[in-house]
Amino acid sequence: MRISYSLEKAVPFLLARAGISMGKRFATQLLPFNMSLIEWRVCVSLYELQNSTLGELAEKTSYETSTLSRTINGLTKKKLIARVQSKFDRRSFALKLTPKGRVLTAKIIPLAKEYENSAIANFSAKEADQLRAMLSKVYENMNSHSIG
Amino acid sequence: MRISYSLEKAVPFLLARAGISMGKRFATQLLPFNMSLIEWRVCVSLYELQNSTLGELAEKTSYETSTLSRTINGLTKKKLIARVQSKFDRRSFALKLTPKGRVLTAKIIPLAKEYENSAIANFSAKEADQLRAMLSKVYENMNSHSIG
DNA sequence: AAAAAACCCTTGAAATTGCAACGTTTCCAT
DNA sequence: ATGGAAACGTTGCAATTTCAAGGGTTTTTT
Repeated sequence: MRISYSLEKAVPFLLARAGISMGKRFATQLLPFNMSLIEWRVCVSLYELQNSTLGELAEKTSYETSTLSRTINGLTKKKLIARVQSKFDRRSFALKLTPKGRVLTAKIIPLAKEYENSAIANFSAKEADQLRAMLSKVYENMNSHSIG
Repeated sequence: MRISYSLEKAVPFLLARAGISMGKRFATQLLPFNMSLIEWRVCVSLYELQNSTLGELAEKTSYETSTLSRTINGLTKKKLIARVQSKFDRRSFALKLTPKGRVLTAKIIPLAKEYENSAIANFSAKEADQLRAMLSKVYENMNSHSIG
């Protein structure tokens, strides 16, 4: 019997496809604000939790620290966030939104919510929460199970 | 009242995080076979449906044609797939796995299945199918709904 | 039948991203 | 206390991916 495999039913593929598609689409929404997707994620992370370090941000957003480091440079140049040297650990900085950055982030949040709603159109609230839970679970499985 | 937003509950973020995490992990699985993730997806697509054109492959895999064009170059050099000029339309090629490519793909398929199972560990079969359906739905929503 | 438009694929250049190495600072075991 | 290991962030380099433009072919329009 011939072995079979359907890409369209493979979770890794479905996940990547949906994720990339959403990312691209939302990125165009951010264009008028002169903001990239990664910049948005950094800003909204800091919006919820001030004074994160680069490492914490990396863990939270799943981006590499090297990528974030450059992103932070850009956001700093735009005066949207600021680096504040930590007094306890001279290797690291606390990151904060500037007032300007906070205003801009707050302005985009409703748009992001609206956007998310369009992505999960026709989902009941319960289904949407199931989806979120499943996605988190998949992520956890990836980072805990040994595979092989 | 202060506007709030939690990245960890945002579907676009959860999707991207899980997708990227899975992709990276599976890519390391493919390393011993000297194959990249995109190469794998091309091969398994052709495994299921021979004679696809580049454009069809782009639609199926959600990669850009330019990206795929270079990928096809690489796979052709490795003698895993072959371009066959179409007689009906001299602009396009039909893509096929070579016997060698077919054998290699068939060899990796069980690994891919095993890998997928580890990602959805602790999911019932029903839950897994729900997840697949939801992911497809999200993708469709992205590409049909106009977004404000 | 000729011109215009649309289509298929490739290519060049730029942007994005990841990996590895580095300098500095802190932690820990001896 | 001190030397080695680990952690924080930055930078250089390479690989990947995209965007825009182009060459050649087919289809549509007039």
